[in-house]
Amino acid sequence: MATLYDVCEKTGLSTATVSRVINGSGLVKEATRERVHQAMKELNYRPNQAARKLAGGKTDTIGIILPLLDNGYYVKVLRGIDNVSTKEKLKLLISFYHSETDLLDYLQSLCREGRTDAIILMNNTFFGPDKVRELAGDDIPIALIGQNGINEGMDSVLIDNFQGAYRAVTHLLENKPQSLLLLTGPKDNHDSNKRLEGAQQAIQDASLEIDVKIVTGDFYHEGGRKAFEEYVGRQNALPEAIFAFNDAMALGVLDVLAETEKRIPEDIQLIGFDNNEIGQYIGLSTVSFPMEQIGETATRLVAERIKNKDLKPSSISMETSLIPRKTTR
Amino acid sequence: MATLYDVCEKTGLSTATVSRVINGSGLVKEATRERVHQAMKELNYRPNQAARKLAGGKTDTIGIILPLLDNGYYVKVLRGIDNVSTKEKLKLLISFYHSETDLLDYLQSLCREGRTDAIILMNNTFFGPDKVRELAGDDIPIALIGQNGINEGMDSVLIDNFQGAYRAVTHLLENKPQSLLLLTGPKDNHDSNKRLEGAQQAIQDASLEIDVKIVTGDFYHEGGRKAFEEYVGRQNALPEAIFAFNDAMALGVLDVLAETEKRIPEDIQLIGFDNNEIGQYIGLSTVSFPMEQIGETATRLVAERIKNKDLKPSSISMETSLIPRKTTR
DNA sequence: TTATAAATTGTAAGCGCTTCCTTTATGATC
DNA sequence: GATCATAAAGGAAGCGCTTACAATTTATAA
Repeated sequence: MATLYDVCEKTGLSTATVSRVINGSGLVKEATRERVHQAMKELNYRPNQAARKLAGGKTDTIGIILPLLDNGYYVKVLRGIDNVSTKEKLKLLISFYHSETDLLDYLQSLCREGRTDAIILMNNTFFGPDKVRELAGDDIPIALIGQNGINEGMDSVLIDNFQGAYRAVTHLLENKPQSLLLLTGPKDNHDSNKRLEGAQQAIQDASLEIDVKIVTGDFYHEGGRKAFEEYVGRQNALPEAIFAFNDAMALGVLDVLAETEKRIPEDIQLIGFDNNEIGQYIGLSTVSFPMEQIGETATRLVAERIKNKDLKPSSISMETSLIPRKTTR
Repeated sequence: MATLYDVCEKTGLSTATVSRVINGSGLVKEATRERVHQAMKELNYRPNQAARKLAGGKTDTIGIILPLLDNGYYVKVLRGIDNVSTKEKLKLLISFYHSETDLLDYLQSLCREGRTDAIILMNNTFFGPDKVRELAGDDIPIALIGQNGINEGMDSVLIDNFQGAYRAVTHLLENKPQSLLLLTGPKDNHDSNKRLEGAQQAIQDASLEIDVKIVTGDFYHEGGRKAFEEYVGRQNALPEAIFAFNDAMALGVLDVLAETEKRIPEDIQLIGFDNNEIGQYIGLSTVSFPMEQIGETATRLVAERIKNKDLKPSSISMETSLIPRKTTR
């Protein structure tokens, strides 16, 4: 494969000059620049990335670490990341983590092996900010998406779970239902807990006489169905309004409701969270957050930081929006 | 950040020896190996990837080039790729292409910049095998998934569209409908054409008196709906059996059928192709191909090839399976 | 013991670039 | 036409590794 030297030979120039035109450094005569470009094209030459990096250059690559793509959610974020990385001519080195061990390994390997110029870490629930910094070393900027987003010294993009849940519940309470069920995610889940806070605040602010029950789910369809089924079995009554903390569980609730003679939304209102594809299809009311924008923002953040290491890290919170559809009034 | 020299200094060994233990070359005394490992751990040392590559090593990275993740299909393939790349300790450099220009650029950049040890190229409909080889150069193995899979000299994983369509139609014809509609993909689409061949073969083999119509769709929900709607308008009659060449279009057909008093599957049978998430949810009969396995297979292929450049390229065809659900009898 | 093979470690070149520091070419000024 | 600033190009070191090849140590056998 052609190297810089081949280009030098072909043009009779030195490596310094050729390198300058590759990097667009400007201190080259126009005619020379063209001569070099011509030679590069003829040789089908592309600069070797490893050599560039080693000689003190950049990798033009950002590392993305995210959980396994088990729902459309991450795909959308990825699309956002792709949108801006394409513009910025950045390559994507993507690692999907399945466990804490994986995450640790990926973080170290992306950060300390000189593979990337920056990292976007998504939904890390395993390590605190200090640990992340320690693992990553200090040479490489990191942007966080979601979860552990609250921390100094790192860029982060957060989802406003509180506000989203607040809106969902407020919407549900507009018709003054007598009873409300909150179907949460796992107990130690950060998103879930924030949503719970938002929901509770909305209930309080509505100052209604209402019977609120909380049932713990697991963010999965099946789990949501079971949790709701059991709840209904125990209570022997259906709530008039249900806020499932994500759409997957809302779908589970719907399964149970389908075996009932209750009408939706006339008798029972249901809202989810996530705006997933199936919910969209069947007309589930939900709360959506701008996944694609989140990816874009995070990528923009690191792209800026690569260009200017001294920039102050910033924390950006993304607003959610209510999407009322057929399962609420 | 710690370098090899730091490890040398700490252990009093030469770079050669330390490098040997890093690469597990075996010709090092056990005690020495441990000493080195210890030092590496203490220094939190990781070998610089660029330097390794430059010195003649591997990148431990494979490049993945695939269309924008606009459906669950690619995500599953990606999961398969992840499954085996994780095992093989390979990193993933992923590029999503939006156009022919993108694809060309990604191919060149992944292949000629020394960023990866191998490439997996998915659903390339733009370049023929020769062009791909030319763009990639000869130093790097490429595996193809789908579409242009038929070519010598490159590993490829193909989907047996013919057989899948054959099965779908055969299933549809079991109840001897009087009329059958084939809702195809775009006219120049390889997958679609193969499916059409399979469908036609199945019709022929069934040797029934049947009225077969072909309508061209675009593989999208909306497009499928429209194409079907127009067809129905023209014909002023509904076919008794419909094979939509993918699930998205089948969903579109379903939309139209919903405004009709016909019962499914009693009056009209419908089958799709893809086994997508929504179809799964609503009980659409379909043909599924093992996406995850396809990704795994392709990755295994390139992983083997990296280890042994002389292996003969192989072309593997993956079978589809019929998934009868509620929209067929 | 001593020669000889095998195991272990070291030396140094070089992978393909970038960049600092010089050198040389080109103009501008008086 | 000589002087000096500026633009353009070249020389060479060095980034952090791997790997021939060479040197040394250790084990084995006669």
